[in-house]
This record gives sequence, C-alpha cells and structure tokens, in this order.
Amino acid sequence: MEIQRPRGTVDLLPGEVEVWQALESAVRDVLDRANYGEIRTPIFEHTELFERGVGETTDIVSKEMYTFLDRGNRSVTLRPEGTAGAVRAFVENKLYGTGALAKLYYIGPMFRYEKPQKGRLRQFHQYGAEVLGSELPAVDAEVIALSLSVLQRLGLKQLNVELNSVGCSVCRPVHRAQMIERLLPHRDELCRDCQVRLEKNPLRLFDCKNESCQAVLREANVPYIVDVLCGECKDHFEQVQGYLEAMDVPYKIEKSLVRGLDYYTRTAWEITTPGFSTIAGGGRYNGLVEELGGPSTPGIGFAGGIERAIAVLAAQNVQIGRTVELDAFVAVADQVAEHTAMAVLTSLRRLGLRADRDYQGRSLKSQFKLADRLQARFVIVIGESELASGKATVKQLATGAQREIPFAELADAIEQAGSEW
RNA sequence: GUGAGUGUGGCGAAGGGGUUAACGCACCGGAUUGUGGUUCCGGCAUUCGUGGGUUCGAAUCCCAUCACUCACCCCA
Repeated sequence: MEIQRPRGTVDLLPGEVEVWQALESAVRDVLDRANYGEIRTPIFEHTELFERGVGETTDIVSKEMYTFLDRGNRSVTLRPEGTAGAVRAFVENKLYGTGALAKLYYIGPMFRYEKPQKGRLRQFHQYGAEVLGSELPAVDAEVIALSLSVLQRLGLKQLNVELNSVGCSVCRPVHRAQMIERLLPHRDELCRDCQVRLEKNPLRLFDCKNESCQAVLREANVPYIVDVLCGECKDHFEQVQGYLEAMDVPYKIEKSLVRGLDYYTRTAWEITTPGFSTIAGGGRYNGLVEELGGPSTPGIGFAGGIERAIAVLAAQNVQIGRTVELDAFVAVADQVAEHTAMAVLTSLRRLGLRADRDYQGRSLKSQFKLADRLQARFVIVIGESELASGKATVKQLATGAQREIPFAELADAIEQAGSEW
C-alpha cells in the first residue's frame, strides 16, 4: 500500500504555504518591534521536563504526550507546548545572569497525541512569547496586547480578549479549600469528570460545560476565584486592567476562565472569536522557573495556534500572503533558440524577476496556454526570426499588445511596464 | 479514549451483485503556416482505500484493517 502521512499530520503545499509565511512574518514583525528575540529550542525534550513543567495532572501530560524511548533508553517527548522548553533554555543558558529581562518568542511545531478533528492535529503549530524576570502588571498588559496585536495585524476581526485571574499560592489554596468544603456534600450531583476535578484541581470545575454542574456550583454558592483573591493578587489584577484601558486594549472579565495548565498564576486570558475554539491563550507563571531548577523568577507568556488563525482568516475571507504570478514566461519557438532562451531566462532571474519557461517540449501554442495558466504578465517569444533580428517578441497577456524588444533591454522593459504598454 | 459517518480517475460525483465503471471540472492533444483566455473535436480509471471472505460472477454483500470527517473530552 502507498505510504501515507502519519495520522493527524498535514502536508502544506505550494499555494497554501504562502499564507503560513505571511503569518510567520507578521508574528516576527509584531514581536520584533516589541524587542522580543526569537528562541529555537529542541522539538523533543526529556519527558521529565513536561511532567514537571506542565503538570502531571494536566490532560496534556496524563494522556496526550508523544513519548517514546530513544536508542539509549531515555524517555523523550515531542514538545506539546512551547513554554516548558523556553523556560528550560532560559535556566540552562542562564539568561537570568545578565539581569536583563528575557523577552523571547518562538514559532514551530508542537505535538499532542490526540484523536484528530476540526482544529486539532497531532502535529500542529504555535507561535508564542514569554517574558521572564518581571512581575509588574505592566508586563502582563504588554503581553496581552501583543497576543492580540498579532491577530489584528493579520487583519482578523471580532477578536475578544477574555481575562481572568487565577490567584497565587496564597489565595488559591484558600479558595480551593472553600470549594471542596462546599461541594463535597454535593459530590454525587456532579458529572464524573467533575468529581475527579474536585479532587485534583477544583478550579477546573468552572470549565465544565455541563449545565447541571454549573447549577451545583451556583447552589453551593461557590465563589469565583477572582472574587476572593488575596490583596496582592487583587491589586495586581486591577492594575493590569488599568494598563489595558490606558492602552486601549478591549477585554472582558471572564470569571469562569481557567486555563488547563497547572503552572498559571494570577493573570490568565484567551483570545476567542465567534464560531471557533480559542485561537490564542496565555497566562502568568510565577513559580515555573523555580520549579524547573532556576532562580525564583516570575514569568508570563502566551501561545497562539497557527492552524486556527489560518482557519479564521479563511472564514473571515482575509487574504494574506504573496501571489505567485510570473513576471515573464519565455517561449521557445524553435529549437535553434534554445541557448538564447536559456540565457534570457537566466538574465531575467538575475535581475530579480520571477520568470519561467516550458520544459516539457510543448508546442508554441501550448506554451502560451501554460503562460496564461501561470498568470504570466509577459510572454517572451524567441525563435528563428528573433535570433536573426536580435529582438525578442514580447506580448503582454492582459492586453494582447505585442512588441519587439532587443534582448539586452528585456528586463528593463518588463520591470517598467505599466498597465498601458 | 468513547460514539457516529465516509472512502470510486488530479478534484467533485453517479452506480447498492451480471458483458466496455455515468457525468462535470481540471489536464493533454488537435481545429493548415510561430501566439493564450471563448467555442468545437478527440484523449484521459484492466479498476472502485487496503487485505481477506461469500458467490458461477462483487465497486456493489460480509469481516478486518487503514485513513478522513464530525461530536464528546480537552485544548492551539
């Protein structure tokens, strides 16, 4: 049987990859202007990094990792997200040593062993940014604004920033105890998933889409974490909002927003658009660097899904990416013109024009058809008579206008050609 | 991981046991001399995801397998 690509992967072909390139340059451009530097970390890491960094109770670690043993019997894992690797690199390369803030971004493939469906693949791609070394709320505001800017830059509309705070090591345990205390008597009324959540990570109960579970939460009078933050978290959250308002970044508080990764503290947000799952999300992670063996360093970051952004682009009919029409197509009308044609073709390319020719021995007529299909602006015909006169026959396809132009002047003529030729 | 649906040429899509597997698009060639986009003519699946089974006979029935799609879970 024909070998097929592994499940949950895709081939990106010419014609669609241009959109990716445009998206990637938008990411680079937006983040570069904010003085973030690109970091490229390995696509696989020791499994332990994700177990410790992402959290053993998360779905990602407990059931979605692409883990295998290498030939040296080491357990390695294809990275399921970008933050753990970036933070590991920050620690390992002692980027904290300079005392400067580390502002990093990345773009690349991520892997999660899941059953593929709409907007979910086993190899998918994310771009993301991390700031390590500041806990000031202004940084939260910057990162949130940037996560939105990238998508706005692409021309996307109807983007919503959903914002929340999930507290810290001071207020979270208090809230957690409260939840357990109030919900334990109603344990049986919760769905199976929520019963497990109640034990492992009660906060995630707010995430349940099951209406009956939400009803239980209401009846038990369980407070949202954002309503019972400790003084410092509350102050931080308010300041973040103040900055966002000053920066004119629209947002709405989403009290039930809880992100799936264990490492988040305080600020958490997602960017959504109607009709799609989350297209980008982020949060603060003040304990992660220390957890991974570095000095206590606050951090915050976000990640966006490239496939998802592209899906939204398509849905909103936004065109990005270069077009690939040809500046010139060189048609060979006669065998004797082969060498001259190749010389002309090469010289056009050297001068920066996009040019091509036929390599399948087509008739002149077919060569014109091909040129038309390739959306060539000009067809340069070279045959016996052109050789004799030293001038190529040049036809502008859009208008049908045709001229004789000396070989040496071809590139200039084409480059400078306007619409009325 | 659970559930449902689908799988026929490059793409879309008929055919639901009986000699040559519709059709549309795309593609290739041609319509007298070296010229495209329209039109006309011609060509283009020893084969119906793969493997096995039932049958005199299968793309059509059965089993398995793979892949895709969608939903749940969760997220990007």
